[in-house]
Amino acid sequence: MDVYEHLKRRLVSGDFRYAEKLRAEVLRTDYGCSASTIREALLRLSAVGLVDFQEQRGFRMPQYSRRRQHEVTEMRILLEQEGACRSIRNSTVDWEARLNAAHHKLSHIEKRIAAKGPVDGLPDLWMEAELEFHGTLLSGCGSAVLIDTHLMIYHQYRQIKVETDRRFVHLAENIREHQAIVDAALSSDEAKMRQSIVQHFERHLFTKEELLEEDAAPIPA
Amino acid sequence: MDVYEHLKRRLVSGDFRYAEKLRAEVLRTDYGCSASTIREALLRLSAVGLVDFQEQRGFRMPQYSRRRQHEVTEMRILLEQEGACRSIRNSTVDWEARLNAAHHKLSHIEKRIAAKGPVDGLPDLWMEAELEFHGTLLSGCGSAVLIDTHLMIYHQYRQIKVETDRRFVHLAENIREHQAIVDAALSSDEAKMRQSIVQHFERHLFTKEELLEEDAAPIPA
DNA sequence: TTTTATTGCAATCTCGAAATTATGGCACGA
DNA sequence: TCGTGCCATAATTTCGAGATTGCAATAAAA
Repeated sequence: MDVYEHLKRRLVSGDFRYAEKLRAEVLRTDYGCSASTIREALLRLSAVGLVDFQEQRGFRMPQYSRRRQHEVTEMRILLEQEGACRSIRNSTVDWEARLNAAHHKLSHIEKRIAAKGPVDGLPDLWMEAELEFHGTLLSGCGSAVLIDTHLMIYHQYRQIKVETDRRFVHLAENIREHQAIVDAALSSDEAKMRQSIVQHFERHLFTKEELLEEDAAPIPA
Repeated sequence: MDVYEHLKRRLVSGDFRYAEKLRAEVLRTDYGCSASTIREALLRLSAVGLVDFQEQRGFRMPQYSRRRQHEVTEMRILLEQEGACRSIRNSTVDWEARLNAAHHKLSHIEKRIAAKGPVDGLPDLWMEAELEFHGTLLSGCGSAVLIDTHLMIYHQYRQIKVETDRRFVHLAENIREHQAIVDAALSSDEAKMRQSIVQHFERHLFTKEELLEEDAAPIPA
């Protein structure tokens, strides 16, 4: 079993609470291996921002903060706008087809959740389909560096937003917004694409006042 | 001694040749520690893109490629444009002062190199001052995530361009371009800032033909 | 009561050896 | 000559113990 990949999955799936301590000696019981192997995976995860690491003080799930959510969301907007617009510029029929397919799968799952609620393995399927959709959006941009950087930020975003996303509070809006992104892609309209991406994310940004409020007194969720 | 920081420094300073194998058992002799400690540092460095890591095949200095240089340069343009323009929007007198100071230090070193050549510890001083200048440019942007992401890409860029940068082939242009960036900052001109940043980097981009040429037959330097 | 020291325990980090896996040379057969 | 399989060697990865450091509870002092 690949400890690194599995721990990464758990870190972005809400298996750990914010700021929870991650002890290698404890986690080793979940996997049949030594603490050093866990430590190795945690070190790598800390380098990509999914784990907080302090020398001589061990590993932690990152603390939640409005500011961080705001900044990571801004970064997603920047990277996805850039990647999607480049994909449009290189537009191939293959890319349009794959984006359509990814969107079809995603909206199918979202509609089932809208009907039945987040039962069965639907949340996990949704997470996978959502990543595939946004990944496909950038897949035609022609830059592996942009794709890798986006993937890193995407996982950080997912980690911050697990709790709310898993409750699917904005499901209806999400469906509309994903549709708008696909429309922009199929009509090769860069301005509309930029706008659709902002609209998809702006609800997760905070106002200056909300951020300052947090600086005065830390906010739990 | 901090193995991680020191190895990072060596990786972006041309101490290793492109694609050179990095054996923990060998490197341990440079530092007075065990191979595991080296391995730990290399794993973390691989997570931020400064070391190539393949399971069961060890660590390597990354291979040089035109495409990668092109993509990392594009990413620096994107991130520095965004960061610098945000700094302008938040513009404080403190930021302008610090940018001026960083530029003064940098241009002083560049002029000494122009006169005497890359002697003494001048290249190391230049590397430090160049990072400080570009770091200061983004320091007023208000986003730690943007700053961290830029820093990661900056080091990747440095690693790719060490060999040519250490020969200071474009010194005169660099001095002019840095000045243009400072001018744009002091006049709070976002359009001019975006333009100055592109001009600072475009020489390190490749044409489509040059990139396709490489795909056909790998290019050494 | 508040602050500062001390001490024992638990967590973290380092290490070298053992186990696992890749690599290159050589023999063999096509 | 070229390809294939096997073996010896070298490299990588895992492991648990020992050394180091942080943490919290208690005691001492102000």
